[in-house]
Amino acid sequence: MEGGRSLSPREQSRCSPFAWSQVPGSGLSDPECFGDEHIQAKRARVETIVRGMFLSPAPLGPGRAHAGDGLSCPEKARGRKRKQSLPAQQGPLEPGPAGNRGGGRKGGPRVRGQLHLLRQQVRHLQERILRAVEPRAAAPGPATAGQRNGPGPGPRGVDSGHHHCRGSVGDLSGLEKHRVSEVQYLPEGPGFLPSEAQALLESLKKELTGAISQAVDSVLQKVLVDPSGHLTQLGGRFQGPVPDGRRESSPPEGGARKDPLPLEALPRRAQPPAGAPLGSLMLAKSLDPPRYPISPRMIPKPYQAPPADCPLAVAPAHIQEEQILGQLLGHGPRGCWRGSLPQDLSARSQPSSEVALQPWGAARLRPLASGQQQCPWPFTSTCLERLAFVPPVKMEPGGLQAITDTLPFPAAHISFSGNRGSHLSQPRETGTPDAEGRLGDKQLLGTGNCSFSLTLGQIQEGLNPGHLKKAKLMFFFTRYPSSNLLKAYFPDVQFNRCITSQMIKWFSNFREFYYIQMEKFARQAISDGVTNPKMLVVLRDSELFRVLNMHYNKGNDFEVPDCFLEIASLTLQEFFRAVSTGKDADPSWKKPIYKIISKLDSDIPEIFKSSSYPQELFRN
DNA sequence: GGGGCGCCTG
DNA sequence: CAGGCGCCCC
Repeated sequence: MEGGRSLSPREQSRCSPFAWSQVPGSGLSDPECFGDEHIQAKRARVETIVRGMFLSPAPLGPGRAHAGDGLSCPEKARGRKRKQSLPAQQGPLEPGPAGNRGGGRKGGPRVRGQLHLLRQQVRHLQERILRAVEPRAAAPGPATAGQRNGPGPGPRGVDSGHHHCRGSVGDLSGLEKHRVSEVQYLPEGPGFLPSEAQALLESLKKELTGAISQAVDSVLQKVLVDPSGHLTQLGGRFQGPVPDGRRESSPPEGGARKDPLPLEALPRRAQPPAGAPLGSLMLAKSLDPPRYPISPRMIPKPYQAPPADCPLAVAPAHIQEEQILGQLLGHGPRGCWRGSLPQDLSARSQPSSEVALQPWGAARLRPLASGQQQCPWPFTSTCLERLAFVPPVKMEPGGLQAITDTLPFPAAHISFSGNRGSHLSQPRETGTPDAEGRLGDKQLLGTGNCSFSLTLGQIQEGLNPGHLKKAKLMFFFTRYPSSNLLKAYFPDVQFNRCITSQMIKWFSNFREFYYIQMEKFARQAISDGVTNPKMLVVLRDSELFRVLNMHYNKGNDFEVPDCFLEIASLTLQEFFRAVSTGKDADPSWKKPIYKIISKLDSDIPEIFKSSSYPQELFRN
């Protein structure tokens, strides 16, 4: 960063890369380069004096002077000297500011460098002043012409070099001696002081001021330009004030890498919906105990973001991205609702149904517009969620699309071999012995098992983990898929009776789990005193959601569609009503509920028809 | 009887 | 998840 080139680097290079302490005069101005040892002597003396000044609280910006210099500790003079030698290494500091890469850590060195430079300035100024004053106090020496090293651009004595190296302000030990003898030389031409001193002081002031402002600027710039670094820095320094919890797990998270709105930390998430009665909190809150329950990985997830107008929070670019992704996933405006929704639901058995249904019919995508005001649904946060959720489905330009369109049965088996995450046994031999009867065409594989690896190289007869995963995700849209639908969405599967059964069975199992959870939470709500089913809403941060998500979307690599939340909410409410009204006494009390739910399947995004879809998820 | 679904069990 | 089984519907 050029910023680094501020005054400091220049100064340094200009006066002496060796060490500012080398030549006291150096700092004054270029021309101020003394040439002979006398100067050294004078310098030494001045330094001693300066030291004295530092020791006293008064003089020139002492605060600054000893701020980091440690000059305040005489005892450390020696050590300091060593330290002072470091300044020479400040050279490296230059790259520091320039580099500016790392946010956090960078700040330290950089600021330090600035301070150091400031200190130099101060010292130089002090020396100047001293020099200007000393003559009077001290005996105006003989002032040999030769000694005059006035402002003239005297070449630096070669020897001086070596001296200077240790002649740092701090190096007082040996200097003391010289001083006595040097005093005499010290005074430059008497006439030098008054006028020139003034000028020098002036220029020094300017320089100093400039340096300070530059330092401030650069620091500020750094801070502003690199907010992250800033935060880190502050965080490290003022741990106390740092917000709190929320960050707990984020650090290890490797940085809520996904957290696109770091500054949103505060409003973590929707506060209890304004008018939301306790009921809704039941599931949305109370039931979702710790913020970061079992799966801390959920923290960084977008739903953390307050449901409040995501549009405002999301950068335009993001919005676009969101839209694109949304389309890719077929989440278009039409959402997942099927045209023929629950109109008829109002006619279902449950008497209290109208409560929950009324809204559904009204608005498909935003069902609860009216009746649910008390329980604002998190729809608004959808975009955010989608953003981070929809795994960077890296849709290479032609990639997925092309595959979907052109290859009816992509060579899914190729990548499926990976078996990501799922525990589904390999191309399982789930074959039901009895089914072997007619494996029909593929009987070549002999066994009576239903499933079997590849056949034509692209169509897989068996079901693999990828298929299971996909099926689970599909469950978010459809709880009761028909075999035809399944066939349509698993183009790479060679369906036969057995395979179909297996897949049907999968969904049956999915439902089982789903309903069990619903019942469980419904009962819990009842025991918790909830009386109004409308208060039961499944939000993304509710425990119920977490459980379901963990089951169907373990990797959390898919964005659960809102429609699923809606269905879940409805299901929950239905269970709640049934149980609360004692209908569960009837052995088949769940059937009515099943019936209702079975009518609420949504359209599945087209992209699911791609046999490579799940893999896309996995790959990312 | 085939196809599904739900429940129970392992 | 998968098996097994009973039940229902077409």
